[in-house]
Amino acid sequence: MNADTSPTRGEATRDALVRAAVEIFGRDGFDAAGTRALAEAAGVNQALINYHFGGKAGLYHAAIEYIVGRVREHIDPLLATIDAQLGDDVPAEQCLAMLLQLLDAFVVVLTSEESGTWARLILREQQDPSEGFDILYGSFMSRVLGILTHLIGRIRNIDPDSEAADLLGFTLFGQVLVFRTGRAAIERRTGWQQFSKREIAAIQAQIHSNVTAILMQETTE
Amino acid sequence: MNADTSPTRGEATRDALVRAAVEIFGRDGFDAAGTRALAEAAGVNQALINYHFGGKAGLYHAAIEYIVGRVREHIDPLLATIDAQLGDDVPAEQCLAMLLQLLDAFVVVLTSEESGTWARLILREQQDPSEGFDILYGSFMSRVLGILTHLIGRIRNIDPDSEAADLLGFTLFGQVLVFRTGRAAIERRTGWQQFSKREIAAIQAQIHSNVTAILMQETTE
DNA sequence: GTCTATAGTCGGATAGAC
DNA sequence: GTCTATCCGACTATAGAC
Repeated sequence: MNADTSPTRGEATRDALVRAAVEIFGRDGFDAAGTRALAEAAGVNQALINYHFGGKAGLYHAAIEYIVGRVREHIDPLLATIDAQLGDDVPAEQCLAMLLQLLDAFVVVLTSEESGTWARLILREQQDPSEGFDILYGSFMSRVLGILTHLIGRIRNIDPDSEAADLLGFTLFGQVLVFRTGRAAIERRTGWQQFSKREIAAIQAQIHSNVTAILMQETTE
Repeated sequence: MNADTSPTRGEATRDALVRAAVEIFGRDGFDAAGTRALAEAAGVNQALINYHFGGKAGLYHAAIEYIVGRVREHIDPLLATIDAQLGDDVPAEQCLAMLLQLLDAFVVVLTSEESGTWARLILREQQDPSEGFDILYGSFMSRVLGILTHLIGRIRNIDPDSEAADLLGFTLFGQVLVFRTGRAAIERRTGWQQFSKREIAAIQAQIHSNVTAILMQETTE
């Protein structure tokens, strides 16, 4: 209805609410987050949540889709590049390099301050899936897992749709994921105050070493 | 004050509340969990939360300590066995076997239905640590990480207190942890409805393969 | 130690002026 | 599209009978 390139007043309100919602819902969870806190964090009136999103649940839904957008912003270019290179017969070494590149990208994303905000929301959906999880899984999780197992299939010369490829994918990704899910314990153990370039590089080096060892070992059976 | 071996009526109430609290707090989080829901799930009167625990926060604290007890019940015997064997000069192969045994135990615990309940609570504390996290970390997390890095140090012949040992410990444990933290995505990808003996064995086999490959590779630098 | 009843606060949603 | 004011239900905690 509005063909202006400049955002209308209403759109600015919507945007402020969504950004605040990611923060507040991520920190407090859906039930514990209050509409008053959401509105205050966004700097808008409380009644506008209902006007723009039809209620608290509608705002939550919008927050999920915002997260999807941010995550895809980070990984879609990389996934597209990998997809493009997977058409031909690529040697295993190149597939491994792409896989490591993908995991490197996730190390950066998952250790970033920004991800701390929305990773909580995703983690909640993993433990107690709502309709929001359908969106998250369909939007990027399945795609990442698909690429991951595809690459693993090429490298290990196994069926990418097999259970073996899945389990390898989960365990490889788990090595990266733990730096977000277990962050508090990791900070205590290491004394790290934040994850700056040095720590990220050290993590990536460890992942490289592990993944190469796992995927390049001789097949025993 | 009460030297009876049989539980008094009050102790039964306390116990019912704590068990319900682990369930409800785990599912809903501290703020979203209501005292009415807690009392109803325990089958006791709402006012008894205040009488026995001084309030909702006191009950949460008791729930954390209950979880600590359950986790230690699972892992303490194993940790003690490993500790006992670590006194002498044990060969790397035996250390690897013990490490795999430890990870196997965590696969069982983290895929169990029971852990689904309290793992949520621990995950929340990891993302947003409260005083509860101090208890969790001090009670078993630091101990598990300590044993893990100790074993890794022996196997790879490196300092167990080094960053290298820590990073290895995190990534190895991450391979197990992902089956709890990413459970919803894993269920979708694999179609598994639950983790029964077959699935657990497959996961353990994959972990064995991965960990052996990681720790038994030749040192390159 | 357990109950009912209730005080006092805060939650989401809405009506209606502008 | 945004605001104030308000309804009504749910919350934690407590007082007091038993």
